[in-house]
Amino acid sequence: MIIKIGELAKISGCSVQSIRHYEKEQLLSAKIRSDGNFRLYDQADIERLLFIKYCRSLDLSLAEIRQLLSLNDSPMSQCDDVNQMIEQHIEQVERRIAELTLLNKQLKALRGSCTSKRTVEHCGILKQLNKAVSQNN
Amino acid sequence: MIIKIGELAKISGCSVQSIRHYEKEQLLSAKIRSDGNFRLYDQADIERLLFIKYCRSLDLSLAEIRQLLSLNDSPMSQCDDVNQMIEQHIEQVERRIAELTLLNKQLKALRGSCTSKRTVEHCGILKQLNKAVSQNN
DNA sequence: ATTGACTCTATAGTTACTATAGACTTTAAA
DNA sequence: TTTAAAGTCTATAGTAACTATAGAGTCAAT
Repeated sequence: MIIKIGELAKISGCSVQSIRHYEKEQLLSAKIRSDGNFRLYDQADIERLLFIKYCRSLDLSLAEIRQLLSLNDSPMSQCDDVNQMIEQHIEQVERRIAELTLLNKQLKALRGSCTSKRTVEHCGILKQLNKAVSQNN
Repeated sequence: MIIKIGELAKISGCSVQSIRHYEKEQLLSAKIRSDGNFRLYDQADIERLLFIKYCRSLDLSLAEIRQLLSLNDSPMSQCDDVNQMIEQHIEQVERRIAELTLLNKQLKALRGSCTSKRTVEHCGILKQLNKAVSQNN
């Protein structure tokens, strides 16, 4: 079964532009083109794109996915590389979670500090922000 | 006390380019320039920049900060606007935390699935990824 | 007067796309 | 068979919040 880019977009749930973008980034290429220069894809391409999409849903960068795909393409390479990448990615995600959790606390502390219907002159949030600034200074 | 941009960068911990960027984005402007066209800042500018920096550390966007600053500058406006913005921001942060937490779980499940020293041919991580893809399909 | 440090503007690069313009191709109906 | 709509092509610009660079001008000290 051979399909064009619009069909592939529908099947995969990716946008047409994304697919062209992945091609530019060397993650996925239409090996053949139609007479009119339209990209043509087969089943293997569909699977490759779904793989890419799944990895993106894990927040892996295109560079990381490119690496995974090339490991996948050359079966003699070592697992260690894959492991190490995933490990680093986990650390990065955990750092980000910690940051956001702290952030959330601070924002919630702010939220309580301003009662409605007052003018900003006495706005608790702005007061708190300004206070935080002068303390950090 | 009047200082130039390099000094302001040192005091605030922002880069020189960031400060110029904030000016382009209308968050902070050097009201005066030297004869040689150098930006000159005073104490109020330092405080304004520290305010910006603190808000950035809360992950507020430059657009949101611009809004806060303009509320701060016009004391007759309503607190409600500030409250609403912070509220939305909290929601956004919480959504992101939830996403990342799920992500983290999935990554950790992956991590265990590949033992070292094997070739990628039998790499558990890649196997799992490919499996996930075919299931979602 | 000259050197080195600093500053200026303007531009390109980062990431993973989205959106647009203008031209060409394909498919379906009239 | 013509024509119109829908799809596709490339290339370019925009998004966010910067960072990095080039090339030119300014300032302070020697």
